[in-house]
Amino acid sequence: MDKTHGRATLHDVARKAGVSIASVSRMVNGQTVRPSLEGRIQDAIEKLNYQANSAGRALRARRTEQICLSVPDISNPVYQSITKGVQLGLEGTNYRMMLAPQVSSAEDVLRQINSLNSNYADGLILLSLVDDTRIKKAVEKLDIPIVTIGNVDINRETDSLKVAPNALDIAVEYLNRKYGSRILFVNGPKETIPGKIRGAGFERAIKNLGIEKTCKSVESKTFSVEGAVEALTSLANLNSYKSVMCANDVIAAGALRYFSSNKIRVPEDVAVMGIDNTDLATILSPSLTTIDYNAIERGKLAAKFLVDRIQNPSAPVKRIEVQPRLVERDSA
Amino acid sequence: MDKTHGRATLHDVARKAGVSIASVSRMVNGQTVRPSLEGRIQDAIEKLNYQANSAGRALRARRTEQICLSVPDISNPVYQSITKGVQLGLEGTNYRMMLAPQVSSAEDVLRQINSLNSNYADGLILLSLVDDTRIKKAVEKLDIPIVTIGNVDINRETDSLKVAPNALDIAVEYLNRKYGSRILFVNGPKETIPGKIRGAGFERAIKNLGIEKTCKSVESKTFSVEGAVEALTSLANLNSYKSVMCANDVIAAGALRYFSSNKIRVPEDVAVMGIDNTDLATILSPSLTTIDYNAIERGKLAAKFLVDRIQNPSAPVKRIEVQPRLVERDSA
DNA sequence: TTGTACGCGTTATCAC
DNA sequence: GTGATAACGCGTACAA
Repeated sequence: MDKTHGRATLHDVARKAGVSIASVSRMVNGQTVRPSLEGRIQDAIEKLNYQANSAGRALRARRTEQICLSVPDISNPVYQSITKGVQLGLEGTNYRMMLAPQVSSAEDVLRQINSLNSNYADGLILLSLVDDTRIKKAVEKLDIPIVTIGNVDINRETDSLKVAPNALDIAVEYLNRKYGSRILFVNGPKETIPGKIRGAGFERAIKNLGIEKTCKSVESKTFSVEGAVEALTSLANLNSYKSVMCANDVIAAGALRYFSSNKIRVPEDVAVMGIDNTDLATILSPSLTTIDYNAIERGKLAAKFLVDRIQNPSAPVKRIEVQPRLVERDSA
Repeated sequence: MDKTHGRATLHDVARKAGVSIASVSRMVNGQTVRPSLEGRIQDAIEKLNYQANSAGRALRARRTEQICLSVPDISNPVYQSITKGVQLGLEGTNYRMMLAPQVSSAEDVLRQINSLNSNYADGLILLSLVDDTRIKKAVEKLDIPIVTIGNVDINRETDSLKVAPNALDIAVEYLNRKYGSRILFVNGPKETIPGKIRGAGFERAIKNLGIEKTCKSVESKTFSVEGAVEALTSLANLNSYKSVMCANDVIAAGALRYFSSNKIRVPEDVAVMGIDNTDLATILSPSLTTIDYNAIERGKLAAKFLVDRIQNPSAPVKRIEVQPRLVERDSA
C-alpha cells in the first residue's frame, strides 16, 4: 500500500504503473488496453493488492452490485431453502446478498421497503406474508427492479414466481383416495397470504370432490410447531379424522409431535401430510409425505431473474408458475 | 422529485428549502440547526421524499453501515439461529447485514474474505468450519473489525465468542450416570474445527471418568442426517451401546432416524443426545436431550460487539466464553 | 449557526 | 488506445 490511510486506490496503481487512472480503470473493467501497459498495470495491482472500492464505484456507476432478499421468517425451513437458492443463483455473478431484517408487522415491512430508497441495493426479492395496500404502494414506487416469490400481487410489471394453485387438489385427492373423506385441514393464520391461498385451495379441493361435509378446517395461530399442537389440542372430535392435511411442513411437524405424544400412530391411526418438502420432511419420523414446490430452485430462479432484469430493464416480464409435485413418504 | 434522473439529493432539498446543502446534511445527521430553518428543511425532505444516498455517504464517510456475516451452512439450524440472533442484535442500529455466500472449501472462504477488501462492509462476523493458515493470514490482514464465533483462532486482537469446552463433560457425565458407560460418540468430520474440538472433548470426558474402554467414537462424513445414518449403518456392534452422544443436533436427528427405521426404541433401547439445542430438538420425536449454547444470544452479542467495535476501535477486546447448559428432554 | 468548497474513489466523456 | 478531467452525492473544514 502506498498511502498511509487505508487501501490502495486507482491513483496509487496508476502512479506505480506509470499510466493514467483511466487506463487502470479500463483494465479493471475488462476493456482493451495496450498489451505493453497490461503487464505493468497487472503488476501494480497485485503489488498493491488493489481492489476497487465499492462505494466509489457505486456512486459513479449508480450500481451497488447488491440485491436485497426479504423473507418473513428465517426459522421456517422453506425460507432457508429459498435463501440458499438465492445464494446459489447469485453464484458466478458479482452480486452480493443483503438479508433484510426479519419483520412481522406491515409497518416494519413498509419501513424496510422504503429504506431501499437510499439505493443500497440494485434489486429486491420480496416474499411477504402480509397483504397490505401501503406495502403495495411502497413497492410500486420503488425505483429498483423487484422479483416476487409467492402470491404477492402488486400493480407493477414485475417478474414473479408463483406456485400453481392446485397443490391442495393433488393432496386432497391423494388423501381422499387413500384414507377416505374424513380430512382435517390445519391452516396457518388466515390473515397471511399463504393462509388465504391455501385455505381457499382446500375449500375448492373438497368441493370439487364433493366431500365438504366430512372435512373440516382449523387454524393455527402461527406457522409453527407450537401453534399446530395448540390447534389440535383444542379440537373436540379429532379422532374421527383419518387424515390431517397441513398448510406447511412446520405445521405438519406440530401434528406429528401432537400425535406422537398422544400415542396416536401415524399413518396407521391418522395420516399426516405437509406442504413445501423442506429439510424437515426427511428428518421427521415418520418421514413426511408432502407437496414439493422446489424452494431452492425458486430461489435460484428469482436471483437469476433479478440480475437479468437489472442488466436489461426492458426485457419482457417473466412470470413463472411452479408446478406442485407430490412426494410420497411414510406419514401418509 | 426535482430532477429527471432518479432520486432527490441534498442539493434538491437545499434548493427547495432555500438553504445550503451543509445545513441539510447537518439536519439529516442530527446536528443542531436554527429552528427557523428546521421546519423548512423538514418540509422539503418530506415533499421530495429525500433519503441520503448510501454510496455517497459511504464514500465520503468511509463507512458503509453494512456488516457481513459468514456462516458455513445455512441448512444447519444452529447457523439459522445465529443468523437470527445477528439480525436481532442489529435492530435499533442502522446497520444492514450481508449474508456471505455459503462456501465449503478453504479457497472459497479465502476469496470471500479477500473480497471484503473492496470495503463493502464495515465489519465481519466469522464462523468458519475450516482451519487453514491462508484463511488466518487473510483475516489478519483485513482492515475491518472482526468478531469470531466458535473456536476460530486468529493472531489478531479480536472480539470473540467461544463456547466453553466442557459441554462433552456434562453430556458424558449425564449419559454415564443414567445409562452406563457404553457410550458411542458420533462426531462430525474431524477436519472441521467443531469436529476437532468436540472429538477432543469426548476423549477428555471419558478419560476423566475412566470409561475409555467401554466407549467408542465414529465419524460422520458430514454434519448431516444422511452422514449420521451412514456412519451408524456401517457400525458392527451398535446394539451394545446404551447411549449415543452426537456432535450436534443434526447428527442426533440422523441417529433418531436410523433407530426409528430399525425399530429400535429411544430412549428405552438406546438414548440419544445432541449438542446445540436448535429448533430441531423440540420438533423431533422423541424430543432431543441436548446441550444448549444459546445460539441466538451468541448471534445477538456478536452483532453488538461488532457494532461497538466499529464505533470504538480502541475499546478493550471482549472475549466471552459461553457456558453450556444441559437441556433434558425425552431422548436421553 | 450558516454557506462555500473540497475531496472521498470511481466511471465515462472527450480530445488527442 | 490513452490521458486529463468532470461528475456521482455526501460530509465537513474553514471562513464568514
